[in-house]
Order: sequence, then C-alpha cells, then structure tokens
Amino acid sequence: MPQENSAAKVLYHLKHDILTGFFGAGHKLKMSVLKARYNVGVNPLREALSQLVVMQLVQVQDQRGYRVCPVTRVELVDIYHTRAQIESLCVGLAIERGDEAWEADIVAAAYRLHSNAGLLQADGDLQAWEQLHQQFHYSIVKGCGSEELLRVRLDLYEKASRYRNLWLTHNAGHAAFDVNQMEHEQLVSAVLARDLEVAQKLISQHILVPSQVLQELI
Amino acid sequence: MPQENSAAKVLYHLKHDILTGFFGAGHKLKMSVLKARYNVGVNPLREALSQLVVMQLVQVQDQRGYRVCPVTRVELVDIYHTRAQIESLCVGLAIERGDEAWEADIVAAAYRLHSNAGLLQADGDLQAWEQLHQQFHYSIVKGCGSEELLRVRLDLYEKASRYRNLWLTHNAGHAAFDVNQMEHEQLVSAVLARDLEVAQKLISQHILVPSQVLQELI
DNA sequence: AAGTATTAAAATATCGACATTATCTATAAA
DNA sequence: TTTATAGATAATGTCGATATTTTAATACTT
Repeated sequence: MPQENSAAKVLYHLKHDILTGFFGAGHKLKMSVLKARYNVGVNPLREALSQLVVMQLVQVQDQRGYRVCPVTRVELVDIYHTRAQIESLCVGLAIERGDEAWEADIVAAAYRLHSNAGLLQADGDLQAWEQLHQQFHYSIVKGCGSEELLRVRLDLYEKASRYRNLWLTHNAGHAAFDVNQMEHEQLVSAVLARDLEVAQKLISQHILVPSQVLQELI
Repeated sequence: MPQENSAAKVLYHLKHDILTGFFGAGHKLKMSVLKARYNVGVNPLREALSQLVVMQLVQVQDQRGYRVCPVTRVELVDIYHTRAQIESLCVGLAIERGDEAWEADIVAAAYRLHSNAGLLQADGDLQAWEQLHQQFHYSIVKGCGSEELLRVRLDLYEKASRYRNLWLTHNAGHAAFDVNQMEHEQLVSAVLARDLEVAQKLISQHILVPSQVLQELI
C-alpha cells in the first residue's frame, strides 16, 4: 500500500462507509463519532469531508457540520439516464478506436465474469461480483482512449453506487441476474462485431433496466 | 453574499487565482505564501486545497505539499474533445426537450452577447465577454433538463478555463472572434429550427476550433 | 572537480485547545 | 396543551504549537 496521509485514509474508508450504506442517506456525520471510528483528529476528517462534498456524496452547512447527501428518485433517474448517455458515448468511441488488445481484454473480462456467476447466489459475495462486473464494462469503454471521458464515467458510477447496492441486495439469488448475464453476451457480440448502433442500444438498456426496478424501491 | 466559512472563501479565491494563471501550471503552493495571501491558517487552506485536488486543478504529494496541476497538450486535446462530445449531447437533448421559455432565453442571451461584442476589442474586458459567452451557451444546454449532465459539463468547462484564457488573450482584438460570432448566429438558427444534426456539428466545431489554435501555443 | 555525507533550515501534517455557534432541555407564560 | 424563553450542553471552525519529513547548504572524501 502506498504511503498516504490520514486524510487520504479517512477519505477511502468514509467513502466506502457512505457508498455501502453504513452511514445512510441524510445521516449526520458528527465529528466525535468519526474521530472515534477512524482514529484521527478533526483536521484530516474535515479534509476528507471537503473532498466528499465536491464528489457530491456529503453536504455541508456552515456551522452545522456535515451530513450524507439524501437519495431521491429524481437524482436516481437523472444519474442513470446520464450514465446511459455517457457509457453509450464511450462504447461508440471505443468501437471506432479499439484495437486487437482491446478486443482480447474484453473477451477475458467477459470470461471471468461468466465463470463467477456463482457469486450471484443468495449467499454469494455480491460485492466481489460487482467488482468483476465493473471490470468487464471498463474493459469495453477504456477503448475510447479519453482519460477525461473515463473520469466523468467513473464519477457517475461512484455516485450511482448507493443506488446500485440497493439493486444488488434486492436481486440476490433472483432471476433478474439471468437477464443481466444474457445482456452481457449480446453486448460482447455487438462490440466485437463493431456494430455501433446495436452496441449503444444494448448498453443503454443494460444501465436503464435496473433504474426502473429501483424507482419502485425508493 | 451568503455566510461562508474560511475554507469556502479560500476555495473561491484560490480557484480563481489558479484559473486566471496568477498561480501558473506546476507552481508550488506553499502554505506560508497562501496563508499570507488569503489571511487564514493552514487548516482552512488544506480543506480548500483538498477540494481543488478532487477538481483536478491541484496535485498533492504526501509530505511534499501541493502544486498547481501542469498543463499539457495531451490534456488540452482530451478536455476539448470531451467537451465537444458532452456539449453535443446536451444540445441534442435540449433540442428534443426544450420548450418556448427555453427558446426565448436563448434569443435573449444571444442578443446580450451580440450587443457587447465591443468587449472583444484589444482594450476590452475579455472576462466580461466570456461571462456573457458562457451564459449564452448555458441558455442552450440547460434545456437538456439533466442536472447531472450539466454538472459534468460545468466541471469540464472549469477544467478548460486555464487553456481558454490563453486563447482569449491571444485573440484579443483579432479577427478570430468574428468567426466565433458568426458561429453563434448559425448555432441559434439551427437550435431554434430544431435541426439536431446541424446544431451538433456546429457546437462541436465551435468548441474544437479554439483547441486547434491552442495546440500551437503550448 | 565531482560526487557523497552531514548538518541546518524550512515546510508539512497532525493534534489539542479555545472561542463561537447551534441544539437540546427545562421552565415559565399564554 | 401549546408556545416562548433561558440556560445548559454539545458541536463546529480556527488557531498556535509540535513532531516529522523534506529540501537546501555546507563540508568532506576520492
């Protein structure tokens, strides 16, 4: 692990705690609690919290401290729609620009994801699956060749995490995942065939479908 | 002005100083200097700097402090290309979704911009013009109706500011602005005519042209 | 003279303490 | 019973001080 200052460590853990729901939406983030939990003083804490404010995961009110950003149906819809657009853009550019190494990476990532479908069972490690899932999609979009675009995409992915985790736990062991898996195979085919239009349609759907389920959960 | 804590005030001023080039690319941001300049202690400073790190305007190295992010030709090209894609996306959605009030705002903003073309003369207030310019383009894209997308767009706009300021000063009083002004008129026509294809092509070009000039300046 | 080791100076990262501000609780008035 | 007020409690935001680390300057060796 690289040498990091306290603020960076706190940022990592606190972000994780927010994204996984340990500190739920709207939760007041009291300094006394955070100090005890992460074993640091207020200043590294405030630095980490400042960064989370920029990431729009935490809100700050002058003299009234910090709290976890609320989750709303409006934001859910907006984030997922925007993700669908951005991911579609990435896929389009990747299909234009991707080379053979890019293709090979996609096939490899798809294989790993497929091989570990067992993680999706009711007692499986959903976070481990999500890791592979994310790597699979990244293997496709990284072909776009734009650091800036990939960064925008990552920001939105992280911002969607709180919602996605709801979907993951809700679907554990259910059939919804089978459909999801099938979509992956179709996507790989379309991407490797460089079928821009179909690939973009598929990836857009792949992102939007969970958001429709989620809207009923919020 | 709303009540703000020191860190927020420092963030505002420091960001301005970086974007306008008072602290140039690669410049070491020493605490002693910043403390004197903004009249605050190290802790609010570190909070502001932490936020600028997330915005990718400042780099941090453990135990070695902060420095302004370098500017590179690669980043320049990437930012402008990505901005072209995102802006194009916004314009497309806005044309689909915009209502009559949206159209009226565009016409008003275009009029203000056109009326103040004098700001572009060699001794004019380029920042004031850029303000109007930005408001004009915002009047178009805000019709897309997506807060998330507009946020992504704003982030990229700010990240491009250091490069844009180079272009502005370089072109002050020159004919390049005439072309720019003409592009605005064409864009308004295409947008109001809801001509998606032409509008997207125009906005993309409008963003990319300056980047081509800039590549020779870096 | 060039490179290395040593020492001095400067800068960073963090903590504890304090002044200020907000929130909660209990009491009094309507 | 509700509303308002005042006091007590808790939390926030900022500073100064300090330990640690980096950077610069100097001396030493080959």
